[in-house]
Amino acid sequence: MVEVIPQSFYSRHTKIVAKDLLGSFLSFHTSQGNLLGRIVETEAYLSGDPTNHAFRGPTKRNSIMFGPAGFAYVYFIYGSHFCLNVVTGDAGIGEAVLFRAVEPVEGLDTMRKNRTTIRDEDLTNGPGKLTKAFGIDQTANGEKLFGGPLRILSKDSFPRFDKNERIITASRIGLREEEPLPLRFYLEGNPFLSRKQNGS
DNA sequence: GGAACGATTGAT
DNA sequence: TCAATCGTTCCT
Repeated sequence: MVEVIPQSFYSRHTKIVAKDLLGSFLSFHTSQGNLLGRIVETEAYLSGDPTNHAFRGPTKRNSIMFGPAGFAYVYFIYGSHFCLNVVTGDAGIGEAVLFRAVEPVEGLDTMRKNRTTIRDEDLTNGPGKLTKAFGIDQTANGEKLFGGPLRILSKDSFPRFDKNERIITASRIGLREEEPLPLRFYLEGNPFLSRKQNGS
């Protein structure tokens, strides 16, 4: 049965949340219809990590990250793209999970309309691509993900998907870090991952 | 006020 | 492999 993941889910260790989110569903009720995608790739951003937007303390952009868990942190990057995160852990520490890829499930017509790509495999296989396909922008920043137009549904919500897929751990993408950390997680072999994968 | 840069993407 | 593109952050 369809159930929304409760806020308490997100106020656990960020790495655990990032893994547990794999296989759950991103749902967005819009004027364009209902959009649904299965989460297949995430990354964790922890406190003390220089690549974390929250590393240098609260700013206008990252302030949502220092609030309670379960809310959306959306930022604009490279002058072109929006990236969607969910705030995790205890309030005040500034941790989050980035949604890097989803598998399109419902509302593909709308997603195709929102994106200019030929292959369905390319609709939502990147953090900027999935927000574009779903029509998620800055207005979602600070919105709760545990009961609103934008929400996360449990793995049990759509039983036709395999719930026993192997989770691969790998280094994160697009960062300049001296020592790459194993903080990216994805479902092994899924066709909708963001790029060629190298984890184990 | 100015400059450097980025949790990306799409084209070459 | 590389340019596009602009808001955020940090320095002066």
